This record gives sequence, C-alpha cells and structure tokens, in this order.
Amino acid sequence: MTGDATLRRYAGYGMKRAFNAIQADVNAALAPLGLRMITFSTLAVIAENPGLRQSRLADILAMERPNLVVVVDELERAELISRQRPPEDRRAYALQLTLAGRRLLDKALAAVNAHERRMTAGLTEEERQALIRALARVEQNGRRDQDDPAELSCP
Amino acid sequence: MTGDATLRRYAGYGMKRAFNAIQADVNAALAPLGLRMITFSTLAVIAENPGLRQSRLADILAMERPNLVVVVDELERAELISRQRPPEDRRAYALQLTLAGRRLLDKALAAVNAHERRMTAGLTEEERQALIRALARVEQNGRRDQDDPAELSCP
DNA sequence: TATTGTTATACTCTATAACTATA
DNA sequence: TATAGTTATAGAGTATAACAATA
Repeated sequence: MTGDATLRRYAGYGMKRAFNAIQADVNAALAPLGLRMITFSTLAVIAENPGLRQSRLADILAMERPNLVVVVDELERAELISRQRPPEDRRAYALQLTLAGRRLLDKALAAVNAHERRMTAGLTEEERQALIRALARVEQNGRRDQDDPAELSCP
Repeated sequence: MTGDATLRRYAGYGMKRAFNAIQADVNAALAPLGLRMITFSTLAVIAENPGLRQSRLADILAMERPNLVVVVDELERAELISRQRPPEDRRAYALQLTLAGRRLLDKALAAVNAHERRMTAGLTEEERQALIRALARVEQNGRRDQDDPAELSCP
C-alpha cells in the first residue's frame, strides 16, 4: 500500500531514502558538539593526515575546492584546526588539528559510532560489512563511468 | 593512501559517496528525456497510483508538499500529467499520466534499468537484493528514531 | 476548525568561472 | 605557465510559516 513498489526495485531509490535518514540522524547526533556531517568528516580526515593541504583534502572528500574553504574557515574560527604556511610552498596551507579539535573529534567519533549502531540495527555485522562493500562498489562503478561516458554494457 | 580509512568504516560515509555517484549517473541517463531523478520518481508513482492526490504523493515520496508543487507544475507544463478536480473534493487534484507521459515513462524506465545494471555491476543479484534490503532497514531505523528521539541502544 | 494546494522564503549542498599570490 | 587558495555566484534540494479555497 505504500505506492512506490516500482521505485523500490532500484538501489538508488532506497539509497536516497536511507541517506536522508542517515543525514538527519548524524546531524542530530553531532549538533550538540557544534558539528555537522561535513565538519566531522573534515576533522576525521585531517586527523588521519596531519599536515594535509586543502586541495588534497578536497580530493579525498570528493568535493570542490571552493566549497571546502568555508568549512575550513569555520573549523579554524572554532579553533579546532590550524592553517600553517609550509616554508617550501607559501601558496599552500598545512592543516592540523588543535588539541581542542582532537578532543572534540574523539567525542564526535563516539557519537557517530552510536549513530552507526542505531542506523544499522537489525543487520548482522556481516550484513553491515556487506553493505559497506556494496556501496564502495557502486561508487567505483560511478567513477568508472565518469571516465568513459559511453555505455559499456557487458561484452 | 586514500586518507579516509576512518570514515570508510561507516555505512553513512559510503552511502553519501555512492549516492552522489548514483544521482550523477541517473540524471545523465534521464537528461536526454528531459527528466531528472525527482520528475522520474513522480511519474513512476503517479503511474502506479492513478488519481493520486498531491499530498498523498508527497507522503509517498517523503517530501514536503510545497516542494512537490513545482515538480507537478513542471510535469503538467510538459503535458506528461494532468490535474483534474474530483467532484467529491474540489480542494484536491487527481493526478494522472497523459499518453505522452506513459510513453516517456516507459523510455525512462528502460534508461533507469540500464543505469541500475551499470551501477550495481560486479554485484550478484543476491548481493543487489541484499543491498536494497539493508537500505530499507536503515531507512526504517531512521523513521523509528524520529518517533523516539531518545537513544534506545539495546536491552 | 481542518485539509488541499499554493506562495514566499531561507538554508544547505553543490558546481563553475575568475581572481591573487606564489611557484 | 601552472598550482593553491579564494571570491562570487548560481543551481539544486530541503524545510517552515502563512495564505486562499474548500471541507
């Protein structure tokens, strides 16, 4: 009686609906920390890659450089990260977490871990891993089609 | 070397990236037909529920009524659907596909089927079905948490 | 009083072109 | 000339409040 049986056959439709739920839940979980999905992700990637440059960070997060600027500005203003000019290339910035940033990220990771458990409740750990693997495959299929826009069905 | 190993452990991160790929691919597949994801979905739901009202359509597609208005306007202007006043409730509109709408939807379904095959290439049919099931579960977990905003870990 | 569709509005995310300062 | 970061801007998608017509 839901009325969308046609669309329910597609992974993309389910993904849109599931992602909307994920986004709402993770943003609610991060809001008490003053973070949202994109600022949390940015902190996590900088923590994993100290000294990272903004353009490389944008590559990793698959977002455009201009859109990252405002995020980095926001995190710097909140004193969660620092921008330092490396002497060998004075065009760039090396990004690092501050102590406050590291502490907040630890709290955020706990909140996001709880969020992940909540949203994947009812799946076994094997099913959760299979979901993550399937999503990575879909992403990869999209990346391949970007390089080769022609249809390459299967020979 | 990707630099996002921390985030890759979360289904939500993979879902954001996979959905971006899905959206780009499906919109590219539908553009030659003058459609995009939301107009395609709207056509598909109206086809499945002839005489549907806009507020019920918004419920099914999990979107706000005001945002649907512009979509229905666009489809009506393109003469793909018709709005008819039902005599028993002259506030509402009964939505139906036109013949052109039915024909275009058939073409769009073929394009979206090809898109789905492309994006889930490398998954077995069982894995694809498991992906769809897992996404529905995540969506449902989000819906439950909306009703009960408190954390309900596991007893 | 409540509901259907609508208007207006605002906020986020995303995408592109063009600028500056360095290399 | 090319690259790193930036500015400005425009387009989607999404959310809420308030209104007119009808129930």
